[in-house]
Amino acid sequence: MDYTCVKNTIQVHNVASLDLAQTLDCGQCFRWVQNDDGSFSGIAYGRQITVKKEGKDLFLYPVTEEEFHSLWKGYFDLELDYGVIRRRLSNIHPVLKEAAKYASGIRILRQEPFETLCTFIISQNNNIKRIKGIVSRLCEAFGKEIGEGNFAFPTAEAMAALTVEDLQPIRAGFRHRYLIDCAQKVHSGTVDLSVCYAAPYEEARAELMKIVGVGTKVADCVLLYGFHRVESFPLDVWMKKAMTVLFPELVPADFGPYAGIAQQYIFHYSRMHPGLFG
DNA sequence: ACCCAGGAAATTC
DNA sequence: GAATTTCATGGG
Repeated sequence: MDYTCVKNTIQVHNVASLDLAQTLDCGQCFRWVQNDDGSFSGIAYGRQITVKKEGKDLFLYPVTEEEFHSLWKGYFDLELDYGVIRRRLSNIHPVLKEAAKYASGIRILRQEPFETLCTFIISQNNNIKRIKGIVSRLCEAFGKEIGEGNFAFPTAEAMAALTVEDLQPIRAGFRHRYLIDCAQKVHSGTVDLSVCYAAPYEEARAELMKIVGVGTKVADCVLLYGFHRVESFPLDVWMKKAMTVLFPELVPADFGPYAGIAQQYIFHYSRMHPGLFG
């Protein structure tokens, strides 16, 4: 990876297959906002940064060189060759080839596991705009302040001490008790998130599904976006429609070891072409 | 008023 | 066991 570091800014050269708008606004994360100049500002792992694409180069600031290596290059998955994966996926099915081309700037982020768990618990029977609002209120109410008006995602420990009534201000409705159960089980170790990185897929999924409010779809999303299990293939309402209409002859297993990346291509392509489904 | 939103739990058949 | 209903909240 070729990059330069000047003061507090990292400039990564020739970043292929990364479109910030596609990646940060495709429904895998909920804490990034686009600025007037086209850059995006967001918070992850308790740090607030701005990222911008200029030509083929990616700028990140404020970021130290150490933080870039220990955190952000992994967060934006800069070491995985998406061009190779896209070509492999394109051979599976002509419609997947079309979707992969259309959504070619999407990358799978490495988000904080506990945050990913909470945000996808919140996502159930909900829409992306409202999810962002709930997550924002959750952080402001219970997260640690990191600089001016920016808040880290709350820790499991902090949330485990809360009651359903305490969560009322975030207005997540019936999901409040799910969030409390999640925080308590993660904090106590009843749910051991560390096993989810490498355990056999079904085992990792079962670990997450110990939490009330975490079913197959939420677990699959958390494994994909929080643990970088790129074989995961979450089936939400859009993907179920896409499988029926666009890939009637295929089953999820046909998408192979990078099914999760295929899933993002198909999800984005489908959402941007609702007419395909009547 | 009605319907839907990156679902899952609770209830009913 | 498989199908249906319910669960808060907000926007179209």
